[in-house]
Amino acid sequence: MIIGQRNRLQYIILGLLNQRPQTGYDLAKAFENEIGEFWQAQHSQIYPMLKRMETSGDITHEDTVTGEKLAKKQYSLTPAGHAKLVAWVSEPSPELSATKDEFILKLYFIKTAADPRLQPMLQEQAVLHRAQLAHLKQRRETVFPDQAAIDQAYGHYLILDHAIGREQYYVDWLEKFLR
Amino acid sequence: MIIGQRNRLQYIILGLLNQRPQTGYDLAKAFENEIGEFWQAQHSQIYPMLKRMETSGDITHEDTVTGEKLAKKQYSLTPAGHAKLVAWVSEPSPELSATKDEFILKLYFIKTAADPRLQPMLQEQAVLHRAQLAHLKQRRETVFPDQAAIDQAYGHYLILDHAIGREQYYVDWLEKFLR
DNA sequence: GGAAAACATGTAATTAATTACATGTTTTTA
DNA sequence: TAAAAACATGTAATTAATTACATGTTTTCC
Repeated sequence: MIIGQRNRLQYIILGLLNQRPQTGYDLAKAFENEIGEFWQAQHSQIYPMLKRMETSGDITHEDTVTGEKLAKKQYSLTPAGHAKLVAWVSEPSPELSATKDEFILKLYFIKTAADPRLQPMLQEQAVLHRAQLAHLKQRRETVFPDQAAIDQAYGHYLILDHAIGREQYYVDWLEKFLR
Repeated sequence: MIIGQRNRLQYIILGLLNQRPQTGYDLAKAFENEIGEFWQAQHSQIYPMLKRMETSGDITHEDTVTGEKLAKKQYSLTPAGHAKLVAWVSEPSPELSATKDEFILKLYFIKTAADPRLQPMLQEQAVLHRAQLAHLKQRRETVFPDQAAIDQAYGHYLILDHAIGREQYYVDWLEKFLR
């Protein structure tokens, strides 16, 4: 089983499983929550990837049961998988992040500051991004209530801090052009 | 020919062609330059899309020749295409932007502030993002030397301003954690 | 106790996107 | 004037990603 060098999803999964053994369902949740700001993947992409990664020897799973009969697969790293993760983290990351933002593209097609559509569009986005900012700040409060929590999951703290700052910038930028 | 509602590439192409008739090559350049910060598409995605859009009646093309025999296709909007563009811009944009950032993900897997890989990683990214910031600022200087230029392409100015602010935030954030 | 939400795992079909293949012209620059 | 870079257009193959299909269990809440 050959998994392409460029396939970044596998490395992210390796990183998640390195934190603790998890199920495909748990991983899907992580893509919705803590890392969803910087990478996205659906469960339909995750389950097949877990199979490929197990075949290629980077992870293994243990079958467990919740309650009477709900089957779960707890995946964890093999030594080979751990080595692959360490190598990936140490590699340079020369590619700048890629953003797809439909709203910003729409703005590109607004020709003048007097266009009557402009202010409502900015207003609508401000509502969305203020809500997202509030949500992220709330998460920081609950996940990192004290310094000990930060020290225990420093990387998680870093990216949440980055996401909050980025969202704050987005809101500030929108408000700069709102009147 | 049915083109899915969700296919955003077509709308972006419509917006670009609404500014002026352009070739597929010109569009590919736009995705590398002015709008590349917020959407990406290769020429191999653009040419087939232009065909589909022409078949569906949203654009047409005119064959022109440069020099002796270099054939070009200048695409432009039909009334139907223009209507589609206007409808798209007026629609709400309820989805927050999606970012994929491999570097930030790597940070997530750094467990402590003392990890020896952390500072070099931040340093490397700072080099990249400072360069990108300088590049964007340079572009603003050349593309928008005066207020008249801004007024003529306000949307373009808006998104370049947004890109610069975002990059500035990224650099500031990296420097906050650099020592 | 019943309904709804959350947990849990998969596959199938389709669409989106990248990388590679393929070819030729025109302009710029050394 | 030769080479390199930029202009110009496509297709093929592959990979990535989304949406839809499909099923069943456990927990929570009313």
